[in-house]
Amino acid sequence: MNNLLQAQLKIVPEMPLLLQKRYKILMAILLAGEIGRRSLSELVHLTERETRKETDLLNQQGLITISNVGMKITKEGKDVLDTLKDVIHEWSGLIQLEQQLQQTYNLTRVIIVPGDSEENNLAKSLLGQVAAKQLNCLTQSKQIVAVTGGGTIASIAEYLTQFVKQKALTYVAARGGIGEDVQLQANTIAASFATATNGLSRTLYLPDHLSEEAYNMMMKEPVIKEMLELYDQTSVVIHGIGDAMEMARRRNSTPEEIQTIEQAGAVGEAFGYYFNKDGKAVHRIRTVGIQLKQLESVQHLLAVAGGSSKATAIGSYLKHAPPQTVLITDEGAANELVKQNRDIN
Amino acid sequence: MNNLLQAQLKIVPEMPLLLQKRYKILMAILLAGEIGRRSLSELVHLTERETRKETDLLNQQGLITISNVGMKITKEGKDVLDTLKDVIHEWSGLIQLEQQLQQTYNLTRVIIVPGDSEENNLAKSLLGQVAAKQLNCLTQSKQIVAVTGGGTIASIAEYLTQFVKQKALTYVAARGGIGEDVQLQANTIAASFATATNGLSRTLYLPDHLSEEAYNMMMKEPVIKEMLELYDQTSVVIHGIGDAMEMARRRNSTPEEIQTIEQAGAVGEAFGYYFNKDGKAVHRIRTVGIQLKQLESVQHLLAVAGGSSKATAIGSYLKHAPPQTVLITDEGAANELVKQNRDIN
DNA sequence: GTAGGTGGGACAATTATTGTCCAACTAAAA
DNA sequence: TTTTAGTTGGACAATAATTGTCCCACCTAC
Repeated sequence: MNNLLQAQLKIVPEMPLLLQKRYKILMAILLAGEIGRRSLSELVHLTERETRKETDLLNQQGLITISNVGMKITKEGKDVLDTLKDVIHEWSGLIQLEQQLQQTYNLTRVIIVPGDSEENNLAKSLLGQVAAKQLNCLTQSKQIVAVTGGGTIASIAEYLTQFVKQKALTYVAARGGIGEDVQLQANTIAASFATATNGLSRTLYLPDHLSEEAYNMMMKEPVIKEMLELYDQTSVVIHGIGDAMEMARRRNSTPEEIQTIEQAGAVGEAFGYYFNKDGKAVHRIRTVGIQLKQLESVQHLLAVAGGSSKATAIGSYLKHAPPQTVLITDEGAANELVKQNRDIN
Repeated sequence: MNNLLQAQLKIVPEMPLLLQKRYKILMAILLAGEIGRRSLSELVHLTERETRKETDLLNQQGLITISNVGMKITKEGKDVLDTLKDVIHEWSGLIQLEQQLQQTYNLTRVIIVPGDSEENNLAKSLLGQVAAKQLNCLTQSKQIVAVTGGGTIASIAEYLTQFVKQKALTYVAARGGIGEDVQLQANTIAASFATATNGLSRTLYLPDHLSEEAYNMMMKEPVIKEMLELYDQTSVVIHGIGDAMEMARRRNSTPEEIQTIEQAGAVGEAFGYYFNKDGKAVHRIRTVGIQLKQLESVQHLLAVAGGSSKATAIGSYLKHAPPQTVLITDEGAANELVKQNRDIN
């Protein structure tokens, strides 16, 4: 049957273009719920005219309805989207990209969503959806899931209710508070995941930038020790990957620390560790959290990060990422990753 | 998987058009072997410019090669054609048409090839190919196959070698000579079928338009009787369906006979029988041949006829055709048939 | 040779597409 | 109630693509 698709591709080579364009539009309408022509065209990066042409067609095909308050997807449109998902994936060459990355970095699996989450809200939503689905696949009931902070991870929450079956999971923050926006902190996210799935959460608030002395003291506290033991029982870790400099800034690091990080050649960040371009951890935030060594014995690692500008950071972390890692990223980052690898060789 | 095709159709509704156009061109190139742009465009009923656009694309896709002596299909092109065959069939709505006709006339099966064999040599070729394939499916070794005359049936011969496995079949003429062009006589065709498949043939030459007396006399002849017994042992009958008036003219019937036929309201002809629009046999040629009653006990009947102008004739025969009939026709005739049926109701 | 075919180049005429308005309307906010 | 911010669908000139139709150089079989 795969043959059939290839034959179609051969004889109607313009089809993937059309298909992807309309798929994107339809998906945007689905995600937006109800949206007008102009907002839509901005969302999918098409001119108003072209959007109009395509939506007229989709309307005529009964995949969307157009009223004077905007456009909505129909039941049939949803069905079509769902059926087409895999074909889109295959035709856009994403599957090949996935395999390539999976081999390059020796990962368990790579999932790439179409688009670039930097320019396109669509890709961002997809990233969240896919991550939620994947989390559902990887967990069994009553397991412990560790989550880190960051916008990408935070955005997963809204899809959890839909995609994660009730399993009485416990979400623990993979790190204590790290002086960012509350909404993006691991603690907040763990709590929101728990709310979304009717699960439990364990959070861990600790001030950032403790003196070494104070840090060592805290480590001996029973509450903290108990938390650290939870990390050993963690089945799944779901984490983002950040750009080193951006993270440092976002964390209000001192100028000295920023300089240290910069001089160490750090480009990527994950779990509070900073990695240089060879994937070596060159610095870490002094706060309570899961340790790199602990990661190695965790059953599943879900790395979620997208956007072409994050490619360097993602690449740096993946260099030495545990092989049980599943990477969920977007087309933009994936393309950039292979480009960078090609330039090196 | 059928779902997937339907979803594609919904979201890229212009695809069947493109697909069918290119399929037709590719098929034409395959059948023609080596052909130039202008001859091709005439063959597929497209303007020279459009043909050119499409062949350029097919060339670019590696499905055909273009040289200064003409265009040829490539191995890949053949593969694509083969893979696409079923989709074309499905998307052009032919399958639905087939089912409709099969139910209307209570037949075993209906196979419709795309196009109209009246305007298009392609459809004619396909008709022959499909008939040959079907003959192969329906026969077992050493069986007896009765064949009638006519251009459509004659054209099957050239595909027999390719599609019919050697089975030591015996081909018998379903009727004695009926005063047409030798090339279109049942005898000649039976012989050519035998040659093409390394089989045997039994022919039966008798003058047309015998007096009743002479006819009855002949019927008692041992040679003739033996032949008639062969009809009882026949496993498959492959026959055409003709327009009544046209057949009468082609057979050089006397003006009186033509008038008789016309007054009887005959519209269709098969096996030397003339049928009126209700499917009743209203006249028959007085020549030796298989009897209508004998048809009923034959295992398989293969009716092959196409062209929109033949629809009335085909319909008239099918009205009372034995239920074990398999009809092979073309889009033109099939569409016309359902149109006529609709008009009646 | 030459007659009848081939593909590819060229180009004006026509047709479709595109970008960009605006008017009429609606629903919710003020 | 009026305002505001959104919606669609109509309109239309500018632009781009498509189309029909030649011609030319070339090849091949007779």
